[in-house]
Amino acid sequence: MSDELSIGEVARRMDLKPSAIRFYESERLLDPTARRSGRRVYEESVCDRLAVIRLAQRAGFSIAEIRTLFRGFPRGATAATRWQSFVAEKRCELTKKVEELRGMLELLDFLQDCSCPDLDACGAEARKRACC
Amino acid sequence: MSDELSIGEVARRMDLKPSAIRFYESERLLDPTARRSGRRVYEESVCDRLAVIRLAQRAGFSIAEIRTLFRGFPRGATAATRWQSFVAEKRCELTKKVEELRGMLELLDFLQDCSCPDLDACGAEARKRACC
DNA sequence: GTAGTAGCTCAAGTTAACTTGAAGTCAAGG
DNA sequence: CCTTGACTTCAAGTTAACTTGAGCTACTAC
Repeated sequence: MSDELSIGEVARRMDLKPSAIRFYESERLLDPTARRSGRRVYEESVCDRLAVIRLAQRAGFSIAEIRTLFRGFPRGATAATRWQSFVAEKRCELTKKVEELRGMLELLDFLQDCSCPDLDACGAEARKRACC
Repeated sequence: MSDELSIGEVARRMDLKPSAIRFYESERLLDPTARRSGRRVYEESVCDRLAVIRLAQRAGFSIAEIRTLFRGFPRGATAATRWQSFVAEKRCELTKKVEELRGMLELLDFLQDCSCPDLDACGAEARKRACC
């Protein structure tokens, strides 16, 4: 009943390849991993971390940004402030992105309702919807 | 008052580089362009097309998918059906993506409210929010 | 006529986020 | 003892979406 997981087991659980996990470690998204006779051994908690990484990626964060998310900014007088403004900025980006997706969804709804074979067949009307 | 635009002018208006426009043409997202003494001349309408391309890209469509969007599937008995199911599938993907973005937004809201220096400082609570 | 600016093509380079391959290690099972 | 399978490192390859560079053309201005 040891709660130690091999890299393969973690990969299986999270539906990742081991190489991706090693890559995240090399990018310092994961803390340096404990080893047993050379092999990485993980605690279950690494799965939570990997889940956050996945979520952040799907939300459009780059590896570098996720590193910031986890490791924060260098400590210093204004560290908290910079952290806050990073989050605020990302929040803003995400909000904008959600709106863009809504726009595209509307366009797709339109396309699905009319039964044109393609976008050009719909002509100016679809474009108008897409552009505003 | 000619409504003919050079590639540079289109690029300037749409905030793109000329190379991107040539690339889209080579990928058949734009119809083969009229030439005058070797140079591409565009009508204003190309800007609409480029706007749709940008929107679709931001919504996560690949170049290949956008080509499908514009050019449709090969004509044939089931063309309309395949088109419909392509749009339906993409619609579904987009809806899912919007939900993911919402999840990340919630996480960021949480992070912004608590004033931790980083995600790990927030610990299990933030992760819990991120993972469900 | 010549300098400058913008365009042309085609091949090669760029970046992110991984993946793949080669060459080697380690513990367990037969 | 020897094979098997999962692991290790490190370098190089992959894909998408462009960009950049080289070498050339064509109009405009002086």
